[in-house]
Amino acid sequence: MLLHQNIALKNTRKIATDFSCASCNNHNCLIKKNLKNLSSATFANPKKTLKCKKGQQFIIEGAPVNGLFFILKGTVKVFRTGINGREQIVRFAKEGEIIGHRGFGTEEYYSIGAIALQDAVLCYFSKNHLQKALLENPQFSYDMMLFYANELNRSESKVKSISQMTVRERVIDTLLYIHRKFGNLRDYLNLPLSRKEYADYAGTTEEQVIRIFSTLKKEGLISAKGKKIGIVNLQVLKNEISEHSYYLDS
DNA sequence: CCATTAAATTCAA
DNA sequence: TTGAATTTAATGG
Repeated sequence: MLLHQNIALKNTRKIATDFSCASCNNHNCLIKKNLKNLSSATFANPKKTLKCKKGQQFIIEGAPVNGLFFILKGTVKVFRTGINGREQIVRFAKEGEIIGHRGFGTEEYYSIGAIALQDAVLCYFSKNHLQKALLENPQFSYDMMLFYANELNRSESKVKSISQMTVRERVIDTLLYIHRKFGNLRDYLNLPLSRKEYADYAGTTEEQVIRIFSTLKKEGLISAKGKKIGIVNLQVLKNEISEHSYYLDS
């Protein structure tokens, strides 16, 4: 297993030297999806790709915005730091998603930070360049708009969930969110997160998450082995928060 | 919230 | 591959 990962990593490092959009096979990416419509002149090669090691922060809160990131590979957490230094995780993002999009347009500085949860490869497009592409291509603009609409929707429902749900419900909600977004990898959620990260997303403390996890474990609803969390009884968990009727896909 | 212990990961030899 | 070092989880005050 570990060996397997190492080999896979080495291979990608060696092979994936060509990060051009043309050879990218990430069809979740809006750029890739619309590449055939984008004039090659515009999208010749203005993007930069950068590799980002696990735990590395590539967007710093308050830094000036010059462009947007697309995730080519890996997962990323996006957060905002509160007054007391508390981290509020806004969302988890995976391949094909856009990071830093709120800074697009009029904003001058990032209001969020982003760090890689695993080794990641990011594509960076300058603001000017994207603007040009958006103006030229309605389909691309439309897809971007859908993305913005979804994000807004999700963030609005998150406000509700944080203000109205109990801690236990928020933790369950977080688990379900991770589950539907990242799925399972052999009985465990396909995204290793620390309890603190669950807490930061659910708006609680690490201890609360740990305690709720262990009671859920006792109730036979989840299983936990270190960072690996497994959902045993999805239906019961869904039922517990179903009365809140926030069950959005994203 | 902090301190302690148990458990799990990482790292290097 | 192993074990020592470090990080993370879990529990109780």
